[in-house]
Amino acid sequence: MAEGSGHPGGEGLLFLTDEQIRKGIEAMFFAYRGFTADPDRILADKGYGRAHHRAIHFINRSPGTTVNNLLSILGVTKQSLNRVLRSLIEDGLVESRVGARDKRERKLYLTEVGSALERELSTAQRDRMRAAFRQAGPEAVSGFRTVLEAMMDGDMRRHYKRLKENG
Amino acid sequence: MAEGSGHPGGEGLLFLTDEQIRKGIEAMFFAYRGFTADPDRILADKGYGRAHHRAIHFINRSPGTTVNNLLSILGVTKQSLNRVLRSLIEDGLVESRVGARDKRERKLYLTEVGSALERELSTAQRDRMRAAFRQAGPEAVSGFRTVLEAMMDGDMRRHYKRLKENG
DNA sequence: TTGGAATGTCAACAAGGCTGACATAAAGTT
DNA sequence: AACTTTATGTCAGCCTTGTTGACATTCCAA
Repeated sequence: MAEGSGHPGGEGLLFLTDEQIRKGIEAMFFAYRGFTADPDRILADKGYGRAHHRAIHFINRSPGTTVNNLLSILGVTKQSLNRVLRSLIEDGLVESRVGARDKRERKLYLTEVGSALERELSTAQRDRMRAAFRQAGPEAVSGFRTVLEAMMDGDMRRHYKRLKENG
Repeated sequence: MAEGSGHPGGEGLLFLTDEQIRKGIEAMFFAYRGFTADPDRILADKGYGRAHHRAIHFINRSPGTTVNNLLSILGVTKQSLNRVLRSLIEDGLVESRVGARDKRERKLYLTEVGSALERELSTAQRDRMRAAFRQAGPEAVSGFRTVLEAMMDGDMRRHYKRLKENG
């Protein structure tokens, strides 16, 4: 008996049909748009993009982090990140200090101005997330995080868990 | 007593602390990368990008859909979508037929070749989603979808629900 | 001390968003 | 019939953000 995709065992596996999976895929697509919509609007006003938000978020999260570390979290090339960092540094939102131990490293910190933008962005994003969480309830939130974690690539899951613990 | 953000009532609202919300935000970020990783690899090999995937997905989902309808689902400009559609039509993955009732409309369909790519892409993406669902279990999946739906913008939620029902 | 590895910067290119202007055909309205 | 609106396509040009290649600096180990 070939158990073709879309034809679950018959017990309680209805959530694994192709149709259910497809709904999950589309939910992910539409929800991600909502997830980024508010910060995107704020950033556009100031001439920044989503990449700047990501950099600001993770620098705020781990002050003094190196470019290399940020690179592996963001999963982009160093050249791409560098462009973003350069503009943030020029505009006085991020400070780059030469590493004390290893002078090749640049330690990254948000300035007061950078912190202010970070708060503005994360407030907008958190408000939406909080509303969604409140509406969905604690059990749904737990399931939400469980599924997302299972969906991550190994590398990303490591970063996620490290941040989660150090939080 | 000001009840600052991050200081919930004290009962069962622990899931609404800033820290919990932040975890949700980071989970969303890392998971979306995993979500797109497999199709991205396949597309890159063939000289296409994520935009082509989105078009292919929704044309497959609603064969005969019009350009205008696709525009409102994808939330991009017609110039941007047109660039993508033009290459898909030139390459013989999508067919554009003049509307029968309203001859201004172009009805979009996947060709056999387009369908084959669609299956290749959705198989990869579904496999990952299915693995995540299986690992997380049915209750988590239900919570996952509940939270995502609450996170969507109104317009997107309408599209999502319409597709969900017509599925 | 010297050569390789690690770290970061600069330059140039491509994908895929965007706006604005304009063309065409069909449909709807007066 | 004349006019307006709608649906679509196209050209030109801009921006962000990804890419690769070349290069400078610094560290470390042979």
